[in-house]
Amino acid sequence: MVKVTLKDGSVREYSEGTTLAGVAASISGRLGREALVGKLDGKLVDLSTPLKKDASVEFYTFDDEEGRRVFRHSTSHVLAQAVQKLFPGIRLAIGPAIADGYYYDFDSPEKFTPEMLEKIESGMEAIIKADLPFERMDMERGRSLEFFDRAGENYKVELINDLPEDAAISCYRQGDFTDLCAGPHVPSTGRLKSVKLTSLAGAYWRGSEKNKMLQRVYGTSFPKKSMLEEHLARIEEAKKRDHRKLGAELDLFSIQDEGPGFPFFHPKGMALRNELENFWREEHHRRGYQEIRTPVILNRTMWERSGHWDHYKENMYFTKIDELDYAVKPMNCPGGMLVYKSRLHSYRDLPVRMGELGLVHRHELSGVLHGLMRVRCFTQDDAHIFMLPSQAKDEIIGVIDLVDYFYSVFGFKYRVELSTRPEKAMGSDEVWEMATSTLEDALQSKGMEYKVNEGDGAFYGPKIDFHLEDCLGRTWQCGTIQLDFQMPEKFDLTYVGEDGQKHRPVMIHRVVFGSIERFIGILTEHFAGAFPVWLAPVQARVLPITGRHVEYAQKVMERLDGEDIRVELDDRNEKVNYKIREAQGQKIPYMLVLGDREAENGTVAVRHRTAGDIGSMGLEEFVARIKDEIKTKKI
RNA sequence: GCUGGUGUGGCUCAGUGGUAGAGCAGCGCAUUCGUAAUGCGCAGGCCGCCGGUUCGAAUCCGGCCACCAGCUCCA
Repeated sequence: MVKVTLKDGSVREYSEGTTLAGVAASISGRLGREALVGKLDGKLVDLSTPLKKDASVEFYTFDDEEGRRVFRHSTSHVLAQAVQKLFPGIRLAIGPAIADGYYYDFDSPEKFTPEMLEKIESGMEAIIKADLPFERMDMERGRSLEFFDRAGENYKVELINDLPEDAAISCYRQGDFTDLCAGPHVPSTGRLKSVKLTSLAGAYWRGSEKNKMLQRVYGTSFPKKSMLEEHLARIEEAKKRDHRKLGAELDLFSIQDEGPGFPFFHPKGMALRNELENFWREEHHRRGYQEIRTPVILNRTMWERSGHWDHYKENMYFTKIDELDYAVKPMNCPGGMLVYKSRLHSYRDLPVRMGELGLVHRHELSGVLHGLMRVRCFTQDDAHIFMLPSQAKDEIIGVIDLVDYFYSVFGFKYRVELSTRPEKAMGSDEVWEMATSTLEDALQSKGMEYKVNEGDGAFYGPKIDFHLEDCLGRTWQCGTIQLDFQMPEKFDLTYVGEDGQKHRPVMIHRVVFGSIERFIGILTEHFAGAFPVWLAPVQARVLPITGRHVEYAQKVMERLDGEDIRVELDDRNEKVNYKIREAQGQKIPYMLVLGDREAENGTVAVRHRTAGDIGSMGLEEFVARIKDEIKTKKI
């Protein structure tokens, strides 16, 4: 007999050789049916694994992240099996589970089409119906190489060759299909129930554009059909929040064929944008920042000096003025350097915090453009902090606090990443080491959780990035803090120290919104276009019931306008229902319905876009209410 | 940039070789109405662009452009 310790701490005895599936079934009938995979002494394993000694055991179902991943990964094997059956000779690359599903990459001379996906899906359903068990086979390295080589699976051979010498190699077989795989898997294909192939895309082998492009099939799967349907409905719902769609519907901005990646801001988009910038200026002023503005075009010499000419050329736009080379700025920092350099600085002045809402242009590949999220010109809410090396940590913490405060005002959750030295970088390893550990130190003293992205830093320094989510859960980098020892060197920046000698300051580059454009995209999707009152392009719309109420409506509008409330009057010859419907569609926070009663008493009947009719109140009472919401930036 | 898909009035979409359609929006007229669509009428389209095939092209072929999804890359 062996002793098994379960998740709740209880201990049960089983005869040696009992499988985990048996253990699950003995705990409860439901767990026996729903368990997908087990954890034996901390390691995820198949349910078919037998008990050999005393152990701790846990089980995972589709309700757990681990269970879902195994479930989707197993589905990807079924996808590969269906594809190989339909198109013999296609070679397999990799097929992992991803956030909401899985994919499999194939190398095939034949191009997949959407019609083929349907056939593949039917093939998968047949395999699921056959309820084939997933069988694990541990293989000796040489044998596995021989096996996949004989099958012509050159990608699998490459994968095996790249595994460390002592790595255990395993394959999984279901029916007549065998794939290289570490596992674990669900017990049999019948568990997979409801599958759907969602899209088709190209993907480079091992993610490098130097390699061959393979065909990637994306899909998802669920243990119940109703769950799949819910999932698809959720995606449809999320698409309604897409900032590109809402941007057009709410008339915030447009991107036209005449300028791919160069957005046009319309009056309503500008109202929102100006609020963000006002907020930004107020907060930065409060925190000791000064504001500057630097030119969009500067000459070649300067870009050579900054390192951009060498390290950033592919992303820059160029022009000639009087036969000389100039570049359009892709970053604001060099301009900031020149401003710092324009006069002497004493150590007493440091830190100097210099902000700039700077318009930068970057050449992005056509395929990556995405509404306001990824554009070719955008405004960074930039700032450069010049300081003594000893001030670095506190300044970084100050920026972390600033970012956290800003995002909390909008109700955003964010993720933090730390990016380290890239391949193409300026400066010595020691300096990079020091900069990176300073950033890490600051993060740790704030007790922040973060992920490390090796090699993702800027060419002049490591960075802390803040990521926000869009409507489909894709994340976008917004805020960033970069510590830079290179630029001050390149530009020979100095300050006069206590000793009367010149010393080298260090600097921070940082943005909070990141790009105002991207931030507006994220905001739009986050609020589904129903912006908080302080940001709403139109804060109230006045709706006279009939023509005879227009005069009073005008008076109400003027009163609100006098308080700098963004207000519109809908004096069209339409029924109130129609006007309300339209104002709701525009997601205007407050609608003021005005008829005989209101005109007579000097009141307004207030309708809120989510709460609905909230009754009549005096005009002044309404003014006080909306002004308070604006002032407190109520979400 | 790469792979696949899409491109028809302001918007959403029909239209598979033979005279370009609908709904919504817009405009006009009537209606003067109390919390999510009043009725009638009128306008509006080099069918993304260029070229080819054909007696004839929105429709078939080629090239280009833009957009969508993904890859690579980044705020």
